[in-house]
Amino acid sequence: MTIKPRGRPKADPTRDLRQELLLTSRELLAEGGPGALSMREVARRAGCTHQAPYHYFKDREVILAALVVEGFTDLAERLQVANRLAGTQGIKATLVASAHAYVDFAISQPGVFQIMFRPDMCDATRFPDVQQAGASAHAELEKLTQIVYGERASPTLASILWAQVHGLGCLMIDGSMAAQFPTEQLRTRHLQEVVEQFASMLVFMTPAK
Amino acid sequence: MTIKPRGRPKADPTRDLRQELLLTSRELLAEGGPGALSMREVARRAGCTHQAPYHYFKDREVILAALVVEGFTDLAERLQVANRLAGTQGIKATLVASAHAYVDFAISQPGVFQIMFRPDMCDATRFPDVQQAGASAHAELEKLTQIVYGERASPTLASILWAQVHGLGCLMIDGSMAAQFPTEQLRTRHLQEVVEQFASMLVFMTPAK
DNA sequence: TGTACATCAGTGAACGCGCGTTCACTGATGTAC
DNA sequence: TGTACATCAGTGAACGCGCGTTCACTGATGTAC
Repeated sequence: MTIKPRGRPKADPTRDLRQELLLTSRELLAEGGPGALSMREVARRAGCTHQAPYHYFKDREVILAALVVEGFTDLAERLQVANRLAGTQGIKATLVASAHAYVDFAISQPGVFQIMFRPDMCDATRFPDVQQAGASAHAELEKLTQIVYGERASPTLASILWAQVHGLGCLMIDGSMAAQFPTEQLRTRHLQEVVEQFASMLVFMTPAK
Repeated sequence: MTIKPRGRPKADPTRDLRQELLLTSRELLAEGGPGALSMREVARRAGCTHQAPYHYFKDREVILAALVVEGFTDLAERLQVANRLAGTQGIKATLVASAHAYVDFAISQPGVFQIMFRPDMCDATRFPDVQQAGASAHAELEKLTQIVYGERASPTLASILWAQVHGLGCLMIDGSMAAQFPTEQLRTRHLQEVVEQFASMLVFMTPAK
């Protein structure tokens, strides 16, 4: 039996302000990096007192941790969906899909992507679920390595895959590609060619199923 | 003919304090990212008044720009040295050397490496030499692509190379590798295997000279 | 050789601002009896 | 049906701090004449 608390129960977890705060936090991170994410600016944009965020998040680091957990979970899901193609689509198509899943995630949430891989941003001992979410995303990369290389899979090959998609994600969102490819359309096209070519190279070296 | 200024001439450009300030700035960047680099903290560590840095750098952004220019110049030099091996050492050895040059630079100056690829950190119109230094580093990467692929070189293949070494650099310095490879020795060994394997893959697909 | 003076390489005090966080409070809402 | 009360979802004022930057100053050093 569960004992009901006496007072008012917690509101619907699809709470407005909490979600709004996380949303504006993502925006701030994307616009100016971790330094631009302050409790007061988040509150300002969300249209509430600078005290209100403390109702949902004990302190600034909790917001960052929440975003990172959401980020890794989102990334892991995207990779999982892509990896599932292996059942029907063949190795190369799966690899292409997974690579795009990784890079598209980076592009869709550039600010969060950048802090996800900076462990100094949120204390690992304080937020165990951050590490857990990170591990589940990493597991999908290892699954992809298995798909591509089968029993020849190794940590070395996994790192090659990871470095490639991670590097692409970084270069796409940090503006490094903007010099060569000024418009978003050109960048997207270039990205597709790079992913396609990379996948071809790997599959070329892998014995057919 | 040059007109000598009347007063005291500028001191030896191998000035102590200026170099000291840049050095501690690199440390601060490495320790806590761009947010940790403040004029006052730099001064504090360098053992001078918080006003002294203004004597050498007009404002905070000038320090960042100076570090980025130095960084790109250093990176370009390392890549150039590696690329020169092409004359005597063969394609694969050159590729391995260049990849290590890139990643080693990231490891040696992690803080600077991170801001080099964040153009929002220093205004491009204000610091033209930042773009120029960046371009010279990028040119070495294109030279490497030429070395590896010859006339089959393309922007797509250049981006594959770049993304790989950039991704490796990021993952090595942001702590992502620390989970799988807890000690620096293990990480270095892993890095060597990854670079070696990646170079083998690329050269395998390239006709011998 | 002397001296006026321009410049160098800083020092030291002070400004206004945005920040994270603490504290005390408040009206609304729901539950227990 | 009434009412006491616990909790929710905030508000509003205030704190102390570190920051970037401006301003006014200072002793040392070198050059011009």
